[in-house]
Amino acid sequence: MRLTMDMENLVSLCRRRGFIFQSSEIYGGINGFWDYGPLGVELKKNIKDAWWQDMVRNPPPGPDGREISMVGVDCSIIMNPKVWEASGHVGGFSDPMVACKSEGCKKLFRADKVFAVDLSPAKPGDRGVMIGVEANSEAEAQMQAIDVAKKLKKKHSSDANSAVAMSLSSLVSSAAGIEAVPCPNCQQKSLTAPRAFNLMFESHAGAIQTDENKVYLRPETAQGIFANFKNVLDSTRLKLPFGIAQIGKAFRNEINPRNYTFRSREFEQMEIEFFCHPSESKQWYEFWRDLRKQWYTRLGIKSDRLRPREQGKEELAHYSVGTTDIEYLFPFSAEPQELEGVAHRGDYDLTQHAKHSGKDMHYFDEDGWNVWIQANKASLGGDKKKEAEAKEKFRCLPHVIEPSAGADRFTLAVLCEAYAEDEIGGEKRTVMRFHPRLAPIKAAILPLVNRDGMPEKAHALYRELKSEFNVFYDDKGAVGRRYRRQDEAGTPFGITIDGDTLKDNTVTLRDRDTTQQVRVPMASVAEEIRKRMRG
RNA sequence: GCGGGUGUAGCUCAAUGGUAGAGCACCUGCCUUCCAAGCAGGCUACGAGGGUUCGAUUCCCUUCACCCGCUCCA
Repeated sequence: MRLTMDMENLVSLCRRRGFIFQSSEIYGGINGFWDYGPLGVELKKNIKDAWWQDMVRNPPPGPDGREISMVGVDCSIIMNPKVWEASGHVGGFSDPMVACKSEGCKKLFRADKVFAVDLSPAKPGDRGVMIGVEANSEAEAQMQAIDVAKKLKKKHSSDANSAVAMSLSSLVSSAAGIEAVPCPNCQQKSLTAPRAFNLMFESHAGAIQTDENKVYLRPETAQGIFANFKNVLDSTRLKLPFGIAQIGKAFRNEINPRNYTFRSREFEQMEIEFFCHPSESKQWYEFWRDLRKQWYTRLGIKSDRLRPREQGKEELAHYSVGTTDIEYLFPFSAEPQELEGVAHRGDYDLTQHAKHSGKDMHYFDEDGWNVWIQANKASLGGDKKKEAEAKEKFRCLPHVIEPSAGADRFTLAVLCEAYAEDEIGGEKRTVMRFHPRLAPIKAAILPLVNRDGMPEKAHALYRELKSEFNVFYDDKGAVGRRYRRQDEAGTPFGITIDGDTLKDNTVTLRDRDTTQQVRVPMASVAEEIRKRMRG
């Protein structure tokens, strides 16, 4: 209950102060889409900039102490539809679903996980029974069917081995049809035919809609990176290992929007595909997993609400060797929710694109080859065949480590983490305790009163600072009120020009979290803000 | 996608089958020398569409959005 209240207060503040609005609100809104207002766009931009700076332009040294090679791309949202065949988004894992039509059930199942198990009578006089179950395999379905039958207290075969499990797809194509399959939940024979889920948003490239020009809005930014793997390699002189990063919008049609901006149909990803030699993939996986967790902590997620969680084997996508979800315990949920997944994807993606495009995606280790051939040239004796064989050893299909972060999800986590209520001199206060680096406004410039030359001094300082920082000038009303307004916007510093400023050119610098003030010379305000933003 | 709940001003909440009201916030002025002070004035609302009715914010239907649960999902 308490948690929900916190969330409501936060949502209210985000709207009131211009962090987040519902999309198309004047028309009643639209489910699953959100707009960032003036403060929100600054916050999110600071987050994306911090990510780009810390991951692409200035990543820390790698596990071996050497510099990491990182570059970026910015790919189109609409790509050749074959990309999505290769990735598996078309046809592959857009699993058909079946729903139960009976009143009071209405459950939804993945069609490939529904089985009908025929339990034949154990002895004459018993009735055979058909049981619907949800299971991962036919064997598992048989075992489950026995249990279900027992619970239903129906006469059934006691011999599990006599049970025959049939997949839903085999029944649908048979004469019996879907009508023969009992619902795994209520056992009524009232399932709908399997329906494909609309995983991706569809559109058409060109003025006329035909099946030939159907295109999709990308459901992830990753595939643009894989599709450009050869281009990047050929245009940059990069050598393995290296990473390609991208920030961009992605769209998913099948999800059910929920929990404010957390689950939206349009969202922004910050993704890295890090390519490395298969033999080094494990250490790079661990490196990125740890680095990414530290990044969140460094940007102010200091509470124990941040939790990395290694995915269990049964959760893993079929191609993934290992995946760690970095999760945050949002106020709206009892369970931590995923901010980022760091996945070891093996060579799955490059293999898929090599297969579907017909292009070779192998990497050739020229450095290693040059060293080897120098040392072994003599022993080869000019044998071209042997040389070609040796060369093969320096070719590999790189493995991929994918740290994939949600920009909107992290923005929401930052908002949740920052939200605080406290008391200043007996007065209640709402304050957003953003890390100074992420705060939408870095400092407020405030003349204490509007006379005696204070506005002029304040405005001059404002002009100076705004060339470097997003600062806000406010001369309206009592200074205490202005401080509180900035507290709600999460502005870390308040700079006030008072009577003393006129005499000695010093100003007061107020800390948002403690409300403590120190006097600093006007000339060193910029450096002071710079220093505190790093801290 | 299914079931339940909610919808009045920027926010919190009233009232009403017959001109919708308050507090806070916001804006303008005056006054103000450090944490939402005071005075005067001002702006702003019945989610949308349809029906019943002389008249609907109120009753009915549809729809949209949000919240909770299931399902799905990054």
